Amino acid sequence: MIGSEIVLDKTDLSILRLMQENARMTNADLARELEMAPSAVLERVKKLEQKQVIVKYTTRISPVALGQTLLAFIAMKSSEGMGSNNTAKELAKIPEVQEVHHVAGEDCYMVKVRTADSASLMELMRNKFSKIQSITSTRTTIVLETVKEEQLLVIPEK
Amino acid sequence: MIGSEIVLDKTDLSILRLMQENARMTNADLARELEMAPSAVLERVKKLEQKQVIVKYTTRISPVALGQTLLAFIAMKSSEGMGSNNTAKELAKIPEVQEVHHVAGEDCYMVKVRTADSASLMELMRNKFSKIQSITSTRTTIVLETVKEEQLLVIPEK
DNA sequence: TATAATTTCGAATTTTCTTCGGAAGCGGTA
DNA sequence: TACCGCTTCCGAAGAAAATTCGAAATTATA
Repeated sequence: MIGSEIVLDKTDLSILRLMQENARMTNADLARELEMAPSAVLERVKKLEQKQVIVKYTTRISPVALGQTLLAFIAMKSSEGMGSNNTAKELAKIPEVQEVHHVAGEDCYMVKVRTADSASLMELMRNKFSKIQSITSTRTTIVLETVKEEQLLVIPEK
Repeated sequence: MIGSEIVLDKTDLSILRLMQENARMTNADLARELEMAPSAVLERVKKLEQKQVIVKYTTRISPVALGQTLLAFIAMKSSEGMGSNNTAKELAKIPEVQEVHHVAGEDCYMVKVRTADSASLMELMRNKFSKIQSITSTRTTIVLETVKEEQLLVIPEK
């Protein structure tokens, strides 16, 4: 067995759709919604977790409430060869770095960073980014206003 | 009262830290962790929801498992005046658009899009983006590999 | 310090979780 | 069709958790 495909049927997709919208929905409510026995639904959810279709249950917290008002995208160039992604791995270790993408085109990496304010971003760049030798240049774009920010997938009917 | 500040104490922050890591943690476990009565913890959680500190409980689903393998950032310019953000609102309505940020600098918006493949991105641009008249130009950057992608906030101890 | 407001607790009830044996459904095969 | 193996589903039952609420404790405020 090589590919071990993940097959998701209509019921699985419904579970994912509901859980994506509310991770704290009770298994009992899920069962009612799907018109199935709670035990059957539970088994499916466990399987989805096992198969890593469900990656994590998380709580979205208002950044403003925690005083994290600065969001920035940083386009980075790196001197490392194409085979390695050590630069990315180093960046990924930094908690304020929310996203690291290897992108096509001129810039090597697209990095998304969230901090309290511009001062803390500055600090982050001085103390952390500068330690990563392979970074040769950065171009920072500050976000003035976020209109939408979600990670919801479009889940097909079946 | 104008500002109606949101005050979060040490206990609130602990709750948020735990819930951010696992939204399906039971209230009982939460209470054990914090060494408090379940009823007291429950009341705090409800208050955090009310105050919109907790925005949503969500399930992170593997995009690959659902065949959503294409991720792209699109930098857009818009002809609308600075006061309005109708373009952004229109973009936000599109489910495949995960993020819309108004950014400083040359480009007006930074948009993050997730679709099945490049063909569906093309389709999206032809059918949806082109309908938004105010968009004057787009520059699309395709993600080759995502090393990190989370929305976890750095929550202070106290 | 007195008083008001908020937070916490504990107990009791309802609801949910979890487990497991067995039934039902679904291909594949002779 | 009859049989088999596999998966999924169900229902029941005990354990655990959620929820509610009155009272105590704590904290803030006058």
